[in-house]
Amino acid sequence: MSRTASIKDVANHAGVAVGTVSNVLNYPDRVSERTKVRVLQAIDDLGFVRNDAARQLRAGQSRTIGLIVLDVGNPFFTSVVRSAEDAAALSGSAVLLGDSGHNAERESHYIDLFQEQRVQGLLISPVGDVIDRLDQLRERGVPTVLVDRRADESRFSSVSVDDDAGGYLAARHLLDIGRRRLAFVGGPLTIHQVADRLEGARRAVAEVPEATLEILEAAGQSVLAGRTVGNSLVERGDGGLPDGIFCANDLLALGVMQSLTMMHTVRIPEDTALIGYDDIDFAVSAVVPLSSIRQPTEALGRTAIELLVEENNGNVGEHKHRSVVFTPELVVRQSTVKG
Amino acid sequence: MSRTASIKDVANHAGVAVGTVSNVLNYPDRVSERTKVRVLQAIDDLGFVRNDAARQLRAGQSRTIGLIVLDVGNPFFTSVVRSAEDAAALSGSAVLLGDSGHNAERESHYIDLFQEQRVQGLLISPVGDVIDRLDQLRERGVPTVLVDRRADESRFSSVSVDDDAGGYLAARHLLDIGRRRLAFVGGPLTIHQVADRLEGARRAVAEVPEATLEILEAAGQSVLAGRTVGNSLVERGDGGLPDGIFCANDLLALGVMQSLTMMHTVRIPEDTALIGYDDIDFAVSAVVPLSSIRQPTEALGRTAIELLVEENNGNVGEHKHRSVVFTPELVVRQSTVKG
DNA sequence: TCCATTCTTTGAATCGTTTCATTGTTACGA
DNA sequence: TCGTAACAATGAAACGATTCAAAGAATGGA
Repeated sequence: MSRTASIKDVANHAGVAVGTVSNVLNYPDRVSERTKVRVLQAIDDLGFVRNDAARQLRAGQSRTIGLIVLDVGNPFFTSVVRSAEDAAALSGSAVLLGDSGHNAERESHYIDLFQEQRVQGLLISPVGDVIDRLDQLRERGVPTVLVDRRADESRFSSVSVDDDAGGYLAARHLLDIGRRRLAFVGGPLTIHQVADRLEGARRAVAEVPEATLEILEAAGQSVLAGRTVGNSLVERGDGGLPDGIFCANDLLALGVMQSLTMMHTVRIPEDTALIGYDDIDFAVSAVVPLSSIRQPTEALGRTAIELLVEENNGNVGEHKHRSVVFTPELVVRQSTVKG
Repeated sequence: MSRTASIKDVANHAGVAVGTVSNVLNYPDRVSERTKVRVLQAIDDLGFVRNDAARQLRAGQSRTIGLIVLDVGNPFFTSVVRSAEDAAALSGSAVLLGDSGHNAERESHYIDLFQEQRVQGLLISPVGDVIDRLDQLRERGVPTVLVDRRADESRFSSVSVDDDAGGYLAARHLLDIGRRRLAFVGGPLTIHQVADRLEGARRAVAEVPEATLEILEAAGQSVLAGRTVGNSLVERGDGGLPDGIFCANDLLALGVMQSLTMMHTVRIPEDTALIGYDDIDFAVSAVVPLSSIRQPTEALGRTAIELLVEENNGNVGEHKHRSVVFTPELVVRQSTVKG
């Protein structure tokens, strides 16, 4: 029946000028106690809620930050989203979340949307070939921070995790507990995360003269792909089995674990130690709790927002981008060290 | 260096009036081919992007829909979000996603935010005691559709899944394959979803005279809670074991499966058949692929948007809310029927 | 050629805020 | 009592789009 109340209605109802109402909302100190009470009462009476579009139009910028992730269902990103939201809230901003679902079209759609919304900035894990587009955005005053992807520092800030270090950490752990015949199980090496993790593992193995590293390519990133690799290992019999296995992610590791334990021919960790990557929720509740490499996702989200704020404080032309690289962390469980 | 171009800049650059530029964007048919080309060229030259705040201010309503879920990481909601986004895109709207994380404060924060944004409507899986608040919202022209929660039809539309039917379906399946001594494993019965699933199972069991249903209360909804229950079953030995187990969710079922298969004393499905609920990704890749009850999440998200559109088309005062209840679906795998 | 009709284009008004120069009020010391 | 400073309140202008009545241009028939 009645449209929502505007600041003008509030002003009339309270018997003050619109500017005064605005001051009550934005600079309460400039207003006398008496008027403030009256205005707040009027706001309550009318159920007034600020129209953000009008505020934003006048202010020239919104209080929202766009965040585009590859897959909200992925625990890695879920955690990044949470921490980004919390960090943004601290600086009075809200996060608009877009899920590209690894789809360049959806990604592009969200970039359009966020640009129309005049977001303060954009955090993005890019799918498609959008770097040039993001370059344009930056020139038009929308700073961008890349998430989980390193970038040319002359153009963008970024936050990422050092996959090479993670790979090193995993392999080093296997070596430290005395294993020497290691195997790496990983998806297509074209995925740079997988390649980097392998590289790190190689580095660790190279440090121990008598250690060897065998590479077992998996068909994908799934439990089933891991099981396939695991089955081929079981068929080798005792002699051919590696004594330490590093899987490029936890799903693969769980698949391998299923195969190895199913026939009760192989004991974990006695016959072979197993370590995964990502430390997903399931890792701790596997048949044999899985050692893994944990990524500092909370720090990623928080830092991404901080870098964005930094960019916003500088002037557009300035070259002051930063690439922050986090180091992952080893989580030891019974799949490598008997509890 | 230069602020982003406005429609005025485009008009100047193209040598036309602002109204004409607006027409090119919104009613291309009203504009001659020649001018249209010139304007589009100018838009391209200046990299003009529509300022949504201004459009929205004038239009009085935004083209966004607010969606507040309990946990984006939960596959159930992830899927609802996806389908809602797709359905919204069809009607030219975008979805603003908020994750309350089962936290009433965050939920309230998002309601505020979305109200300031003047969203077209709100889809929400409520955490806190927000029904009265949502009532207010509706009166102020923001229609609300409840997701995964039935509501008084005189006040709200809602979409949900019939948990009683799901429970019936699961138990009925166990009975259909000849099992008679059934057990229900479920978290706190205070959660209405759990209680309803149990109720449905009871209904199915009551239909078969010689069938019995034992209730095993689990400490939570996790794999570990399931394992605890599973271990207690293993200790019973062959005689006391139920020949059919229905778990109120897949995580519990996976935990039970781990316990039962670990010692190789119990064969699934020969000695006992096992069925879960939710059909999460892991169900298919369990050691023994898990039968489960699948919820029509895509339909939920899509329908929620449709109901919202319905509400928007009616007038505010009108009572035309609908509660749509979906029926879940049985997915049979090797944990109940030997492949 | 002229008039009527249809098609294009124009530009001022509007949406609901914030901003800020200006005006009004109060308090206090001289 | 007056002048001055500090404090409060005012209200018009601006943000950038859309809308729409009105003016202008083009077309075609007589």
